[in-house]
Amino acid sequence: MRKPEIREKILEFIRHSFDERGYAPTVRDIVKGCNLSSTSVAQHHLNTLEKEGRIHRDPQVVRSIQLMKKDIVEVPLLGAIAAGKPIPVPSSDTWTTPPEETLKLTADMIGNKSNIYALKIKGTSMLDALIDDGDIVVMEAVSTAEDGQMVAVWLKDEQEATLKKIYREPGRIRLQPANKQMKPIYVKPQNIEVQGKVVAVLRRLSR
Amino acid sequence: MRKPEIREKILEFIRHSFDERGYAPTVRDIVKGCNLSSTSVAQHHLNTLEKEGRIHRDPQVVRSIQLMKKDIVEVPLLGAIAAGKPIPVPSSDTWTTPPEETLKLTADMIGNKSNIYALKIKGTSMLDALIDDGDIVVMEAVSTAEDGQMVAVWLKDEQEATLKKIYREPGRIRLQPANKQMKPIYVKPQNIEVQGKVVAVLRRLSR
DNA sequence: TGTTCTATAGAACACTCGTTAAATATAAAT
DNA sequence: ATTTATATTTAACGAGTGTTCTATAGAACA
Repeated sequence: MRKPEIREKILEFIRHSFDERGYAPTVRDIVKGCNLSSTSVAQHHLNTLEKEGRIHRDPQVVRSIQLMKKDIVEVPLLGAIAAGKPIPVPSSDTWTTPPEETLKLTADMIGNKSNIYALKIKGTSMLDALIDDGDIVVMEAVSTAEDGQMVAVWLKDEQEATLKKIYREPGRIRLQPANKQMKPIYVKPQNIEVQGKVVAVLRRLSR
Repeated sequence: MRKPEIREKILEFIRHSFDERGYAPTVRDIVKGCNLSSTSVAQHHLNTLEKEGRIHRDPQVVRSIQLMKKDIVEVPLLGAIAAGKPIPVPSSDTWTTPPEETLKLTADMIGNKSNIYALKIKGTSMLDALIDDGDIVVMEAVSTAEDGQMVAVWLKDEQEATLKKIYREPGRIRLQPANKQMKPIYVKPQNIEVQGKVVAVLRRLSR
């Protein structure tokens, strides 16, 4: 008899415990809070939850339950971006090598996306996207995008990277600047390469 | 004999414990980690730290130490901003009334400032500040600002709010748009009213 | 000088904790 | 029907926990 509902209830109770009290519940707290009949029941479900990777516990340690979902995510902060050069895309070892610069973001800013990284913009080549020198652009590393989304594209002929809203039109692609006062440019489909979606833009002032 | 150093060491150890293990240490963990000679010593310093408001503990509860410094701050998210109207400044009850919309930010984004609030921009009247429709501006509610800082000012004569860098010049004040391609405007000192400093700008896309 | 406040020291108490074991119950699979 | 995997029940052990008590020591202060 699979019983996922009771484990969801336990997870919910653990979350509630962190919210209300600031720390994890004990096994016996869970017994009371979820109307279980015995510590063994709780123990059993906690072991299952740990096997499923939903929680982590340190053996023998009181109140050591940790939920695996995070409120703060650290994303790699890649180097400068310059006019006439492709936007840096993280390589496979960029995701693993830790001693790089990172940026802390609240999880609700990026939803539950993965492959997120950030770029620090140098120079004013992105002014038409309302992005200033020093701004930080949060990107999702994807190679496809839906119409209307703000994407980073590499223009092969022009050897230039740019941030625009993308619209597919018959025989051509329209790239629309975020600043609506500026006119769109049109390119041939084979001339562009989508390097990522823009998830957010961040400007820090008054430091 | 005041001994603040040892308490700083204890606080540092607690922080370290949260970072490394994800939960608070026990009294005896602290004894070992800070080379104390007895649980009573740790107990005494923990009681003092709690009196000072630096930590909080629930009596009799294992691993219930909580640091009072927060990693995530919730700031009130005030309503729209429109051309020709002053930028909303939170009133005293805005700070206390909780059931409003809030925005979660990482603490390192705003430093250790207080009186922080956020504005959701409606319309494109702030384009010269590289701020688009839908952007969120994080503000610090102050009435004075240093030269070069990005501030929200209310132009009395024009009955208009705007975001500019402020520079005091002899007999006049220069308001410089963030977009350097645009020209500054000059106003009389008695014509402007500083409503706050811009701490950060935030643009969320691809939702 | 004596008093007061803070810090340190060692020991002990009462209690809660995570864990385990053995037996049983229930559901799914073959 | 038999086997297998999952779920529940009851009970208990031993280790670790926050707390308290008493005693000592030094510094600040009047």
